[in-house]
Amino acid sequence: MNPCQFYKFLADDTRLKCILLISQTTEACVCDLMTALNLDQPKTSRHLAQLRKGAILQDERRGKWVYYKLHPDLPRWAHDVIQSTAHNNTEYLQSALTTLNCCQLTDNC
Amino acid sequence: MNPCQFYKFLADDTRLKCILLISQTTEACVCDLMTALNLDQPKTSRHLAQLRKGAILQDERRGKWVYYKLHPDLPRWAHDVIQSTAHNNTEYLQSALTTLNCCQLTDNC
DNA sequence: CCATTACATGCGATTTTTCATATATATTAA
DNA sequence: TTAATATATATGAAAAATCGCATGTAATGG
Repeated sequence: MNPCQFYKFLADDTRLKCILLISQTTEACVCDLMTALNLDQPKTSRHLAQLRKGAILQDERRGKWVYYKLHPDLPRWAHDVIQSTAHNNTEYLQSALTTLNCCQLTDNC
Repeated sequence: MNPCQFYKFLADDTRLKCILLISQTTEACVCDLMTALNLDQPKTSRHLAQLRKGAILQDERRGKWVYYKLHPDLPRWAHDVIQSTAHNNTEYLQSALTTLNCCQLTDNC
């Protein structure tokens, strides 16, 4: 994984927030991410597809839903960068994370 | 410093290599970076200007030369990300770093 | 003052990225 | 099979980033 390539994936608000949200909740389905980030469906899906094709995220369909999690083959340094970014930028993530947690508890997407 | 903004600065080969090279050598002047990365002067200068305006780097003129170093106000997490990226991607940086070290020793830019 | 070296910037052209809209696919339930 | 829900993608337009080239500025040395 070329570090420049990696940072290109992080260099967009939608993608970065998806990555950080997923890193803080293990996994998330598309509809929960849409809700948490207040985005339309195609935009959410398109950015997730980029991250899937770049092997940043891995998808798994379960019934009607598709769940995304961090890709298991992500290099350790990249994983650490993501965790460190999430932990040191709580105000950037706060409201979306709160909404996502709420979504995931009530299971009504 | 918004993390998305920060990663936009890292999401370009020229800028990322400049940042990583500087992080591994404390400081570097424009002509040494040009040589190390085999780039033309305006391209090098323009990317360094972006990093200066974004407060990733700080410049200091000494005589005819302008030296760039990591900005002292860079948040700790951002600094750590840079260091970790440099240490875990040696093959990405190797040849440029070797050339830069050579430049800085012989002082002939 | 003039020439040279080191660096910065303006600007139009090109490339890359992102977006909105429409449409297609997959799964489930009736 | 039909309808509804969840997700993906195609496509052309719009926006943003990058580049090459020309030119401008700052410091030094003669």
